[in-house]
Amino acid sequence: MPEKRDKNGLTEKEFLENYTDTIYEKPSVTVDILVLSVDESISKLKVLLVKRDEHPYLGQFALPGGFIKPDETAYQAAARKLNEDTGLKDIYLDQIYTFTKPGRDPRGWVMSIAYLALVPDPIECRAGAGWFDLEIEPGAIRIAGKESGVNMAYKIKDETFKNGRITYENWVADKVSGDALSFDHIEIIIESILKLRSSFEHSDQAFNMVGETFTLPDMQALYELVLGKNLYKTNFRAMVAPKVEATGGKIKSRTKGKMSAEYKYIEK
Amino acid sequence: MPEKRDKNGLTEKEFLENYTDTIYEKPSVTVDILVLSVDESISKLKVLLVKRDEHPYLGQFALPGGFIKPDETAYQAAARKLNEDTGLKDIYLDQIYTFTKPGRDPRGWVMSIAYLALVPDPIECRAGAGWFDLEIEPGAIRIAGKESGVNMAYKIKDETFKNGRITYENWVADKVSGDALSFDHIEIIIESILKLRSSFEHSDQAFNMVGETFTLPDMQALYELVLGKNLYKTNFRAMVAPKVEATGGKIKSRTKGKMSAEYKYIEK
DNA sequence: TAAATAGTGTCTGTGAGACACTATTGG
DNA sequence: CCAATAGTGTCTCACAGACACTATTTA
Repeated sequence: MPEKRDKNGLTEKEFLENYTDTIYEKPSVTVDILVLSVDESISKLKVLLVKRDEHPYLGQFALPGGFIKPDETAYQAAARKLNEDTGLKDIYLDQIYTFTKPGRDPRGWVMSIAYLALVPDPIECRAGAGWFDLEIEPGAIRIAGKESGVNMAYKIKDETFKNGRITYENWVADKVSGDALSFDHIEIIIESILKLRSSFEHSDQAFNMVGETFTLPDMQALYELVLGKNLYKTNFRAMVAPKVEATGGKIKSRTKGKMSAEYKYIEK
Repeated sequence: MPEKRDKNGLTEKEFLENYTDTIYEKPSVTVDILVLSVDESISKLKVLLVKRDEHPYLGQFALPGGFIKPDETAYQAAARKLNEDTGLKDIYLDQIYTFTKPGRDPRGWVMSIAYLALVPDPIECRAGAGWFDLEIEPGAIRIAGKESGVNMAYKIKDETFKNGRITYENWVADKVSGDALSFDHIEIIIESILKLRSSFEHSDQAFNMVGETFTLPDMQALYELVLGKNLYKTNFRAMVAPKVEATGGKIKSRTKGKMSAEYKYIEK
């Protein structure tokens, strides 16, 4: 097979040797990670935020994240950042969406690939990072930190977008408080929560948010917290039955004060 | 409120005026679009490919795509590219996944945001672009073009990835033919097909692949083609019933030679 | 001992899966 | 006229929704 030559008479090897990618303007690309956990009594979702020590949004809170390096995938960048901020490894990480709107970052043209991470406990993390209460209810999202005294509230409204013959439902957030998240990070949270809710019941993601063993009342509390609705005990137990196995022991639930059967996740 | 100053004593305005984003190396970012349609008799999926007239992969086929411009979103870039290649507007477009593996593009550090587009007919498109048969069966994907004589075949195997306590199932493609797609575009096709199949039944995406009116036998053929399995007539009709409305007319199905009731999509 | 929680039994409706059947029509 | 296709009826089964009930236990 004769070597192919392009309109300038170059072979592929010659082309690549002379290739320069500076003709097109290039964006910066970051990863941002929504790290979710639950509090001790499984009554509130927790989200990991970092306080920005640089402009822009100096002093405001933001999702952990950072620039991707040329020798790593976005996934690896997210895992690295998560490890740097929390010390956690081998965590459930899911690519959610890539945000590209011009103007979303005042520094210039910056895209962000958003990841969702689920971790078992709000463990101690590096200075400057902290866990915040995340409350999601119909029509509103609130993010509050006890120590920092920060209180962020967003009104959520459903908006409908038409595209050809397809109708999209989207949530749009409006700030209704003094404090606010940096950049478009509230949008990342909304997108991630919507995606999490739609897949949570039919996946095993929940088990990443508890320890090795757990009780069914605790597990149910977790599902109810993430899904934002109450479940019937019988139906819930029927649903998780094929995924779990009794260890034979009895432990105290995190939620309530009574002993109940200890279960563990069945790895498939 | 006194203006916040960072550790260099700069206000946000001063910081941004002096900000330069050239400290970090930046990737190029493209969009690639998997444009799917069906043939006249709804017996084969069709995919739009363009013949590359530049290195790398000169002369090979690739998904349509291109670099994102600084003043547009990735969605707008995908819609623009699709319009340039096919003339179509207001088309269903869905962000699938962002591919970031180092080395996926021999020109250097190039990420790609993949979009899926569903269009009603394999309409005439610009020179250099053409519609190919796309056959997906358990264990294999084949892409073939009559005029071009191109025949691409990939063996698909299931691979299992473990991540924490979560197990991922993924398809991995191995080329088993002389011809091949450019870059990692076979991976984009696989990801998109998987996502399409998982959402197709419970969304209204199918209606983007037919005209204003259609018959139920045709619609069922389309569902069977995309999902890759046969459906029971009764169950299928019960499922689409709330989404469609009889016009009262009778037209010929595209699939078979008998008249049947004409339906249209109910816009909600 | 009483209120609260763990755990089970079971009735219902819905929707998918699976066939069987009748009606219609194009060749 | 008959083979193929359009269209309908209905049985089953799995599963989620919804309560009711018993057993146990901690405060």
